[in-house]
Amino acid sequence: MAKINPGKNATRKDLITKKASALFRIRGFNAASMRELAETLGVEAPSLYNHIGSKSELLQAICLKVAGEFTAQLQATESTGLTNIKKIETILRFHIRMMMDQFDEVFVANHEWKYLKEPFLSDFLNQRRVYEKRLVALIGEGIKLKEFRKTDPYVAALTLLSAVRGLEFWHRHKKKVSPKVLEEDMVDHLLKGIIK
Amino acid sequence: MAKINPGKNATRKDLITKKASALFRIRGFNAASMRELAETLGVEAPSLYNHIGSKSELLQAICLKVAGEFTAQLQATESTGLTNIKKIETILRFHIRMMMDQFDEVFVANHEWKYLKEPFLSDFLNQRRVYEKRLVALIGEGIKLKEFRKTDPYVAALTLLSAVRGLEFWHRHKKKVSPKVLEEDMVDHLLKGIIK
DNA sequence: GCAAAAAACTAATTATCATTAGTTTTGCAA
DNA sequence: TTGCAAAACTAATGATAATTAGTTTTTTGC
Repeated sequence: MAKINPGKNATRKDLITKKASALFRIRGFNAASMRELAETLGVEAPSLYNHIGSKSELLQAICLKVAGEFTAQLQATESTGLTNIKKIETILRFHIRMMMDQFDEVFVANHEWKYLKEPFLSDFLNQRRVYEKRLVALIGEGIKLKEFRKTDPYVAALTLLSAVRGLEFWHRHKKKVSPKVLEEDMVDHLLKGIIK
Repeated sequence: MAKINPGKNATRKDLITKKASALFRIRGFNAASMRELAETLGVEAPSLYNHIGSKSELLQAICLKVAGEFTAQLQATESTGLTNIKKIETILRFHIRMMMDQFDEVFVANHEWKYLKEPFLSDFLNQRRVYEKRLVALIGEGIKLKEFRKTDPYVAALTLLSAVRGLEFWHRHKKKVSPKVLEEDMVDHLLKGIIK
């Protein structure tokens, strides 16, 4: 059988991880077999182990990469001098874009993280916890500065995060709504609900 | 070993299904073993088969019961003479209450439905599709009657559904926000963002 | 073209699980 | 108390899956 052909800049490991993202999303981590993953790459299952350490390692790579990107973007946004409204909008748009551009990876990070093994599970959950905390703080500050309506900042943060997460549904409705309309309408809907 | 003790009105099968809901939520359907389920009931795994047909059957019972309740409630709400705003509010509150009162079951229906076997998978997906369609129609009508701001009704429906679904997060934050505050703030947040 | 390294293959191992078969125990009704 | 049906138990089966070992093929750098 021919060797796995990596794209120009991607290693074989990168290619396997990419295919694993799609497979884990569709089948779920546990139900996805290494055999099926190998099949999408045109090789036999044991051949994968020349490139990766284990099935778990694939999940770790996917989840922690996604978590890292969200954390880094929040960090970057916080250190701008924007108003809190603009900061929230920036973050919202980033979430929406990530959902569009790295759908499989984000989906897997959202749904399959529970199958991570320690210490990666704790690492992931910790990053998520801190992320939420900082988002709540941002909203809390906006409320204090009277940029936002006065509501519970936890509920507001939860509502925002949930709504963008629900872009998963959008994947099924691709035909009906264009990415551009989606982004504008959703940002509009969510912000007008919170801005004073 | 002593027999499983069902509550006053519950059959043994009901009790098993209840425990399965919690286990499937925590472990995921595939990772949850019949052995572990049996353990939570204080019996050996094969004993369960005196009461149920299979592991799959448990998932079917959970998912289709939840789907049925949501469909029935939507039906009931549609046939009231309420304004579209009030209808949407009623539906939102029902989602929030279901999340609180039947958390495990709703969570499993939301996350593990993909492991349903045919024909139950098609049945479930069909119910969900129809539910979304009718919700979109309700919002569309509200827009036409100028009760709601003019946005894409698909995006609005998607945003609402996603936000209430995100009440899963709330389970982790129970200590910080009371159910009453949560319900009022979330309804307020979502409606004020959509009402003209 | 040739050697070395990369990456594929086949076959075997080990583990886990859902489920079935066959048997024993339990508890209620008479 | 006794008998029957419900519900438990133990032991076995069959399937699937991740991973390892050992070997062969393919690619690549010279």
